[in-house]
Amino acid sequence: MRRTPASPIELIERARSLAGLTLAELAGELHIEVPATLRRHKGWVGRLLEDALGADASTAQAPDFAALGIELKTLPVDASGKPRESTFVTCVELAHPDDIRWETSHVRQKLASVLFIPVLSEKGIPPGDRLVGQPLLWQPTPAEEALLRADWEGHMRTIRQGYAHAITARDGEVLQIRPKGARASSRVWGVGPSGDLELIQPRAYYLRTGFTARIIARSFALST
DNA sequence: TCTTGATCATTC
DNA sequence: GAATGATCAAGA
Repeated sequence: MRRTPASPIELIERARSLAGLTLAELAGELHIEVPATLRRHKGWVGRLLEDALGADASTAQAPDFAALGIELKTLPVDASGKPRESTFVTCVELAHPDDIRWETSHVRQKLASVLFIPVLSEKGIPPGDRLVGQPLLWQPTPAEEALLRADWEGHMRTIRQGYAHAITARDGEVLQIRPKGARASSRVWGVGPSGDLELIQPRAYYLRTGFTARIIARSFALST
């Protein structure tokens, strides 16, 4: 674990210094073992970069860099720079949706300031051979926040009405909701149609690839 | 090929 | 069991 950066500038400079390294090179410096496949190590890339950048450890419900208010997200991209996967944001709070407003929502807090680190990872490239890309510190533009908020408000309306179980990954233009649990049979308490709590499948918010693709593309346009 | 729904590891 | 870090894999 590296010392935690004292300022956003220091964090970004450190992240820039990692660009061009393979994950194996980075892991070697940190004396971390490289898995042959990510199938049983799905969060490995994210934790590797957290470690390399000195994210102050897992205080629940706080950004990765708590003092800076910055969240770290690795983003697998293909050779053309397009994200290969959606981006996990946070779990959906299903139990007491009436108390939640956008301004104080976990989604808005998580996405207020995000350091995206693209990782070039075409299908078939082993984890150790994947390349760290140039970091991008992102804060939503008013237009982007409006898109996120519109989707979030729509999801929340459905959840408050007791139909969280009926939300699918097709709902939401940029912010989708998908199942998120240890198993498909996992259950948490959530509001049902009658207004009472019932056991439903846990879910989480994800950013669609199209949304993160535009963020990445915008930074590319600025840097050329 | 792309997305959706499912799954894996770790920590608390 | 819940939250955080994500990617897998089957079906559309």
